Amino acid sequence: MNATIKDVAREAKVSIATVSRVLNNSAVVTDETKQRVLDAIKKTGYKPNALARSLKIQKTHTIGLIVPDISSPFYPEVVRGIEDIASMYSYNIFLCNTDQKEDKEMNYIEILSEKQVDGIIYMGDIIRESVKQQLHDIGIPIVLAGTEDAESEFPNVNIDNKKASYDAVKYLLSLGHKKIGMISGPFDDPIGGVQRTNGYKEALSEAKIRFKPSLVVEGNFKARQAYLAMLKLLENNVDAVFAASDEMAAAAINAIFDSGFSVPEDIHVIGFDNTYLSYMFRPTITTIQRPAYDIGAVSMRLMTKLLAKEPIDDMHVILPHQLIVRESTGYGEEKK
Amino acid sequence: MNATIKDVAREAKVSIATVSRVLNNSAVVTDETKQRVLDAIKKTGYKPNALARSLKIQKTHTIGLIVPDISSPFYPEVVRGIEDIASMYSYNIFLCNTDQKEDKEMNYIEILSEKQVDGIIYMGDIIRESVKQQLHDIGIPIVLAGTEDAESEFPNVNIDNKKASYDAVKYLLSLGHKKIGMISGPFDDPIGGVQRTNGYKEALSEAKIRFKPSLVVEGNFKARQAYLAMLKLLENNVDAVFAASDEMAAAAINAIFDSGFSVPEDIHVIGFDNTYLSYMFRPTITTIQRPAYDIGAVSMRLMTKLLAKEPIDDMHVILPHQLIVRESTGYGEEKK
DNA sequence: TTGTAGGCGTTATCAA
DNA sequence: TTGATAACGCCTACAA
Repeated sequence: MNATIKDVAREAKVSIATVSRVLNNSAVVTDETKQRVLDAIKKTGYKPNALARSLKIQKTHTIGLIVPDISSPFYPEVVRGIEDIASMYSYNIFLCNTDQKEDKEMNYIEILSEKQVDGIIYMGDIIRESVKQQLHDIGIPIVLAGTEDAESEFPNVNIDNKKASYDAVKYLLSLGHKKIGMISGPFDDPIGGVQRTNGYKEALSEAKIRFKPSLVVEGNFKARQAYLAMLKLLENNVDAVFAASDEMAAAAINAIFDSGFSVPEDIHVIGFDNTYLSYMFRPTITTIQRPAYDIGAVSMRLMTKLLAKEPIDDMHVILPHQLIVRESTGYGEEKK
Repeated sequence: MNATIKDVAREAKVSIATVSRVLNNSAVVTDETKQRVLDAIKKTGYKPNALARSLKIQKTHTIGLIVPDISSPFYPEVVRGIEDIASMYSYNIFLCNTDQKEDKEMNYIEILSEKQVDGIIYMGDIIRESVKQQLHDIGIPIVLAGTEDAESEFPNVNIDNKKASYDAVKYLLSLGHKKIGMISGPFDDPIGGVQRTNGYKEALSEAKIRFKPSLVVEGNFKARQAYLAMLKLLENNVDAVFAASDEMAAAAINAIFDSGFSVPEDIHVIGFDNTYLSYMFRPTITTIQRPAYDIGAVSMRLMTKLLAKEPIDDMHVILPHQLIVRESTGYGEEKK
C-alpha cells in the first residue's frame, strides 16, 4: 500500500496539516519541523495522491484532446505541439480518438467532463451543432485547434483558409492560367467548402476573370468523387485546377492522365494540406501547408491562458500558411 | 456548480446510498424508487464525479502512455491501436511525450503514478535501468510495446528482431549475394545492436558463409555515422548491405553513389522500419515493416488482461513482421 | 429495500 | 507556528 499523508505525519510526529503545508509551501513552517517532515517523506516513500488533491481543489491539471485520427497525417504534429506546451505548464493530456463520429465525440466529451478535465482542445474538420452544444454545456474552457465554428463562439487557432485558397489560385494565375477549375469540399462545409471557394472567387475577381459556377465542382475531400469532378472540369477545358485536399488533387491528376492529358505539361494542379501523399505521388503535388505543430502549440498556450484567467488579446488566432511548389505546377521536384 | 449525488438524493427524496445503487446497479432497488432516481438525475443534470469515485474504489480506468515522439513515424499507428482497444474497454489514455530522455521519462512516470493510473504502456527503443527500476517500483501493471527489456521482466509485445534481420539477409542471399555487409545499431543496444546482428550471423551461417567481423560496422541509427560505415564496407567490396534502420540505409545509398557505384545495379541495400523515408527516397528502399497498429492493439489488450487479473497465456507476444521489397534490391517500384 | 455513517487522501479554516 | 476538523463527492458495510 502506498504511504499517505497520515503515515508521513505519524512518522514526523506532526499533524497532517503541517505535512500538507510543507508539501505546498502554503504557510510558514519552522525549518526544523520542515526537515522532519521532509525526512519522513523520504523514509515512507510518500507520493501525493493527485486524485484526492484534485477532488479537493477542483482542478486536475489535465486537459482532454478530441482528435479525429491520431494515425492520419497532420494530427500527430498538432498533438506534439500541444503536448510540448502542456508539459511546459505541467498539464497532462487525455487523448481521445473519434474518427470524427458524432457518438464517439459526444461520449468522449461526457467522459472527459466526468473525469473533471480542466479544458478540452477539439480538432476536426467540422464541428456539429450537437457537439458544440455539449462542449458549451460542460462549462469549461474549449479551444478549437485547426478548425473553427461558424459563429466563432469558441476560441480557436487556425490558418486563414480563404486566404490560403486565394494564394493557391493566385499562383496559378501568375503562371498564366486563365481557365482555372476548382474541386471544393462539400458546399455546406463552412471551411473546406465555403471559405476555400471564396478565396478562389476572390483571386479570380481580382484578376478580372469572371467567375463561372461550372468551373467549381463539389467534392468530399475523397478520391472517387474528385475523379469524377475532374472529368467534368475537363469537359470545360480548364488549364489548371485547385483541389481542396491533396487526395482530391491526386485523384484529379489520375483523371487527367486517364483522359490522355498530362500534368504538368497540359494542366497544372494544386492540392491542400501537404500530406505525405503530396510528396509521394508522382508527379509530386504543389500544395498548401498548414503549420501543424504551431497550431497545436498555440492552441495549448491559449488554453493555459484561459485556465489562468489571464487577459487574452485574441481569441481567434490566425497562423500563416505556406504554398509549397512541386512538380504538379511544373516547378520540378525539390531536393532534400 | 455541478449537481452531486446529494442533490439527486434530495430531489428524489431518497438517501445518497440509494442513488449510488442505481448508478452502479449494485443492489436491488425497487423499480419505482429507481425511476424516481433516474428522473432526478435527468432533472438535475447530474454527472458522476469520476475523481471521487476513483478515490474511493482505487481505480481510475486510465492508463499512461510513454512514447518517444508521437509525431515521428511508427508511433502514431501504435497509439491508434492502443486507443482503439482502450476505448473498447472504457479506458482513457494519458499521452506522454518524452523524446526518450531519461529525465522526462522519470518525471512522467512519477506523475502518472501520482495521478493513479491503473497501468503504463512504455514505448521506446531501449529501456534504461533507472526507468526500469522506477516502473517496477510504482507497482502497477506495465507493458512494453514495440520493445523489450533485457531480462524480460515486463510483459511485452514486439516483433522478433533477430528473425526480421535474418529474413532480410536471407533475402539478399537468395538474390545471389555472397559478400553481405551490415550496418548495425549500437553494439550495446540489445535489440538494434545484438539481436539484429545475430539474425545476420544466423542467416550467413545457415548459408555456410563464414562470418567476418569486418563486414559488420556499428552505427547509431543515424545518417552520418552510417555514411562513414558504408565507406568502410565499400573498402571490403560488399555486394549488398543490410542496415538496421531506414535512415542508415538511405545514408548508405548516398555513400555508395558518392563513391561512384549505383543502387541497385552494383549494390543492393535493405533498411528497417518502413518509415516514410523508405518509400520517399530514390531509389525506394526495401525494408522490414513492423505491424505498428497491431503492436499497440495487442499491448493494450494484454494490459486489460493484466488489470482484470485474467490468466495470461503469454506475457511476451511476438507479432509477424514483413519484408517489403522495393527498388534498392532491384525489384522495381511498387504500384499503388 | 432503504438509510446512516465512516472513509478514500487531500486542502483549508479556525483555534490554540 | 501548529493541530483539529470539516469538506471535496463517492462507495459500502452495517443497521434498520
